[in-house]
Formats: sequence, C-alpha cells, structure tokens
Amino acid sequence: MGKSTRSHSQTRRGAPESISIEAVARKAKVSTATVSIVLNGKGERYRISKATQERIKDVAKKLNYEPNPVARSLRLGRTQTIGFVIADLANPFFAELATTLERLCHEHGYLLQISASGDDVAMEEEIIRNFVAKSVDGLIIATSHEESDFLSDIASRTPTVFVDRKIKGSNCCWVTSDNYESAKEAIRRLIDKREFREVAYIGGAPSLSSNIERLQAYENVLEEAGVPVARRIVKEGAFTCDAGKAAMSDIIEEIGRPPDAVFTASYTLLEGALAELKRRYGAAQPDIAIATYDDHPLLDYVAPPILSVRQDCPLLAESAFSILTSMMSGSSGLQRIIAPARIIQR
Amino acid sequence: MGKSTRSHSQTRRGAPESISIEAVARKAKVSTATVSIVLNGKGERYRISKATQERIKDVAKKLNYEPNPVARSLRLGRTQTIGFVIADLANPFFAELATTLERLCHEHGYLLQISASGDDVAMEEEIIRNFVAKSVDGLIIATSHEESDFLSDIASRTPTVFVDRKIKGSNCCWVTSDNYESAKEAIRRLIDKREFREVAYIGGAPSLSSNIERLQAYENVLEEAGVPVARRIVKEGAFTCDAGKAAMSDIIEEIGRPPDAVFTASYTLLEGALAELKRRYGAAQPDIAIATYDDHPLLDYVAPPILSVRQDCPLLAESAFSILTSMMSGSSGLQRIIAPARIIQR
DNA sequence: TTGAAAGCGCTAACAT
DNA sequence: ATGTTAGCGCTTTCAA
Repeated sequence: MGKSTRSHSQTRRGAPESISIEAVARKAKVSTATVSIVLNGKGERYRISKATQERIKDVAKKLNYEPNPVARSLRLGRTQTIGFVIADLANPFFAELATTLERLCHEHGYLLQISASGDDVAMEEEIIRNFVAKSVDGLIIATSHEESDFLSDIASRTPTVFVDRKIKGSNCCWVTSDNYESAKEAIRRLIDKREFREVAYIGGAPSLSSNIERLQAYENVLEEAGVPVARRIVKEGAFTCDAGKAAMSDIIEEIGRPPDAVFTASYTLLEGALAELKRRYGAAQPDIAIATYDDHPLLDYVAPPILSVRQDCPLLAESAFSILTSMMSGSSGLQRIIAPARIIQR
Repeated sequence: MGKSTRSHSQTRRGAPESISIEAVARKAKVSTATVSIVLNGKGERYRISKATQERIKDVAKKLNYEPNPVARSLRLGRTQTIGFVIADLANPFFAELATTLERLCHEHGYLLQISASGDDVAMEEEIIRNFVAKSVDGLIIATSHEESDFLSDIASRTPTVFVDRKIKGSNCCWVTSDNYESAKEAIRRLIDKREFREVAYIGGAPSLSSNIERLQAYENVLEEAGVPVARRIVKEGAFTCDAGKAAMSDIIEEIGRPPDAVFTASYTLLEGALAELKRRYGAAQPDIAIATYDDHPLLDYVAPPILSVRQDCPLLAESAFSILTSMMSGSSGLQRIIAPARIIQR
C-alpha cells in the first residue's frame, strides 16, 4: 500500500537516521505490534514464540533500535519524567535535594526535570504549567510561592509533593524539616553563648511556612529566656541573598551599629548578611555571634564561627520521592513527613 | 464517521480534562487545520478571514486551550528544549552556569533540561542518549567525560556546545575559561606571597583539558620562578570532593607534614582538601597558603585567606547559548570561545 | 478562504 | 501465535 509516499511531512527535521519500530518489524518479518509486544517484555503474555522473540530482539539490537519516547508519551499519556521545581539552583540546599532526587529517579526509571523559578511567582506558574502540559508523571515542588489556588488545583490533578514548605489549609502532601524545633535549638544555643544586647532575626518571605516556623521559634526562645523581642530588628522579606543584605543593612541603620547576635533563616540570607557586613566594615569584621538555618561545608572554616542547622536533604528527598511514588501508583492518602534536622555547633 | 468510539485506547490515563485542538475546532465551527494555522500566527499567510481568526482565538481562550507539546514534538521532530549535561549539581560553578542558561532559554522560548551525571561516564552517556531520543533541539555539555567517539558522533548530528572542557582532536564547538593564563596568574600570586618549601598541586581527571591546562600553568610558573616541581606532590584524580581529600592525604603522607602551599584545580577539590586538613589537624589548622580555581562567596570569610580564580559564568553561559542558537538555526562553522577569568586576591 | 486527510512512532484491543 | 488497525494531538500539503 505504498507507505513510502513522502509527499506530506517532508518539512520536519527529526533525527537524521532514527530507526522506527517499523524498520525493525520489516527486517524481522513481523508486524509492528509484535515488535512492540516483545520489546516491552510482554512476549510471554501474548505467547509469542521463542524463535520470533529472539529474532526480533536480535534485529532490534543490530539496528540499534531505541523506541521514540515522544511517540510513546503521546500514546501512553505519560512520560517517565518527574518535574522538580525550585526557587534557585545556586542555593546549595536545593542543589543537594536535586542530587538525591536525581539518583532516586534514575534508579526507578524516571528522568528528573529540574527547573528554577528564580523566585518569581509568575515564572514558577509557567514552569509548572509547562511541566503539566508535557505530561510529567509527578511533581516535586520546593518553592517560595505564596499560598495559591493554582497549586492546589495542580496538586489535585497531578501527583504532587511539596518539599520545604507547606501549603496552608489544603490537603496537599508535603515533606519538610522540623523547622520549629531545630530553629529553636539553634537559637537557644546561640543566646547561650554569652550575654547579648540584642539578637536580630533575618527571615524570608513572611507567608512561607518555613519562615513562619523559624520566626516562631525565635520569638519563643527569646521569650523563654526573658530576652525582649524588638520588632525593629526582626526583618522578613525573601529567601534571597539580596534580601539578606538589605535586612542586615536595615538592622544596622536601625540600631546605629551592628547587632550583637543574629539568626538568619536560610543559607542565602546568611550569605547576604555577611556580604553586607563586609561591605560596611571590610576586614575589620565586628564581633557578631551568628547562627543560621542551613549548613554549608565551608562554614567549618569561616570566622567568626557560625552555628548552623543542617537539614537532612537525603531524607527529605527520599521521603518526597517515596510519597510521590505511592501517589503515582494510585494512593490518594494524605502523606506528610517532618524530618529532623541537626544542629552543627560552632 | 463516528469519531467518538472509545473502544480503543481507553487504557491511557492522560490528563483528565485536557482540551484538544479538535474541541476548539468543533466549537469554532472550523477544521482543526484552520485552528492550528491561526493559533500558530499563520492566519495572514493562509488568508484566513479576520472574523474566523477572532472566533478561533476567542474559543481557544475561553476553553483555555493549550496545544499538547508532546503531540507537537512528535509531529515537528523538535521540542523547544535544550539539554544541559553537567557532572554535579552541587558544584556551584555548574549551578551558576545553569542559572544563566535557564534565564537565556526562557527568554528565547526554550526549556532547559538539566541532568547531572554524578561524574559517571556511563550515566552521562545514558543521559545524552536520553536527551537525543527525546529530540532536544540542542545540547550543552559541561562534563568530566573523557574524550569519546560517542560525543563526537552526537555533536555531529545534534547541535552541541561543550563548556568547560574541550574535546581533543575533533571539530566540536566549545566555550571555556582561559584556564592556562588565569591559573598561571593565580599560582604566580600564590608563590609570590612568601618563600615556600613546596607548592603542591591537586588536580582533576588527568585527561580533561581543564586539568591539563591548569597543571601546565602550574608547571610553567614554578619553572619560571625556579621552583622545582616534585611529581610526588602533584596529584590528579577527579574533580570531586573525595578526590580532593585523597589527594591532600597522599601529599601529607608523602612529605610527612602538610605542604606549605597548595593549588587546587577546582572548588570541589578545595572543599575536599580543606576537609582532609580539618580531619587531620582539627582546630589547629596548619599554616598553609592556598589558591584555588573557582571562587565561592564564602571564601571571603574563610581563614586562612584563599586566593581564587573566578570564572565568568554569565559570559560562559551566554557564549555557549549564542553559539548553540546559531547552530540550531543552521550554521555549521566551528565556533570556539575562550573567556577571561578573574583573580580574586586574598 | 477553508477543509480533508496523511502521518509523526508507538501501543493495545480485537481479529484471525 | 501473530497481524490489522485505530488513535494519542498536532501540522501541513493539497484540493476545493
């Protein structure tokens, strides 16, 4: 039936020499259906003869045949891909999550597709929309997004796990560190170091659960210790380096000198705060006691010593992945995990 | 012709309520062809009447129609996606490249798909194969892969730009920092600090151009300065943290004490070297002069001061992207760019 | 100015 | 035990 007409579609580029299932079928003298069945390991179920199976596999190998994933996705409506949305690739916390997730995905035959929103809410929506349009099989979202109907909606139609933040008042699955307890312990140890005139707080986006819980820890610890919380040295903004700079700057302006002690609610904020101190005081770094959420290998060598909270990224990632896996295979229970974090005393 | 038969394909999952072009066509009372033409902005070219165009656009908007990218890819043989292959997400150098690349891709209507090989050659091949199978429109490869026919082959059939390393003896496009000159300058400044008994070198995979050039710089500077190069304190291995630890350990064993001065050929190696020093000497860090390829924000606060080479990631990324863009639009000229890097004196 | 239909490569229901 | 065929959603040629 003259399947060779090239009158249509000659405009497409495609891979130059990619062999299709049809080429295999022709060479093995069977139909494409049989090839598909055999190559997908369903040969037994369909009782394809051993001989035929061998022949097909041989031909496929000889031709170096690889099924076209795009066609497969279109037909199947799934892609063996998991989308991972983060705020910022340069944030080592996210990078570490991504590293573990990628390993897990690979082990389970998935591809991890990472996209960073650059902390831009609209961009983030676009990324997620794109992921969904491309039929990712699941979503892991670690984001600085505000509470949103959009996200709840997505989560209700595509298996989704949130990491690092909780969505208020919805029935989404999430995995986070034990922000409140770990921050509390860190701040407790910070103020135990010596007597401070004040302890400043530099936080991220006010509406994010991670910030809320870390701030709550800060307020409660100070209260317990009988230290007054001065709102003017409590700064929130965004979980970015720039916001950290601005916050530190504000605090210094506010009290007319560097604070005695400060807690930064993320690594990025710490980086910003330090940069601002350096900008203002250069080499003559003031004597500030610092504690921060998130850890970094180089903190072991930084002066002054910076106490930190090390989140258990492998555990967070594994939990998220395992929840997602169960959702993708149909479970609809509400799964939430709170992972402990470790204080690195310095 | 009873298009509504659902006898076949009822097994697929797909998105629950995704509207297809056909729904739009039906509602707008035109054919799918017309919808496609109009929505792709070819209405004028095909002289579709203004009225029809409006009607179609209205319906599409009302139905919230989004063309299915998978179907589109299958038909067109392209995906508006660029694959970015790196060794390690946790390496800030790659993360920074990725950040800029993602911005550029977004601005040009592409999606960046990042995948990390974890420094595993086989894994990397698999990733690239996967990318190609999925019809990425272009590849940017920043990898610790050895010279390989596989890569040359890929590069000859898919627009590909290598970053951070050159492929020996092939006609591939690449973008790298000026490894030789910048490393030379850094090492020069390192040995100018004071008189050293020895200056050790901790490098990455011996066959990678980045390592070769940085090592060459080391040898030449020492020679120029009349300092003998002792092979036993020149360690190569891999661009990883673990390799850095091992190398530092070897050097210490070799000379029976920590070296006076050391140059690490990447941030990851520095991290490893520092960790090993810490493991062995704890808080009583020996007085070592250190310089490293790659910079990090926290290095500003690390003691002892660590001189570094800051690669121009935005420039590298932009160059790679621009070369790739030109290749994707048909250019086949051999484009190569060497970007200057900056020394951060500390 | 628009529509019909082929076909991208694959899978699965159904027929044989 | 294997083949035929519809159809995933889209674009484009050709016809009208």
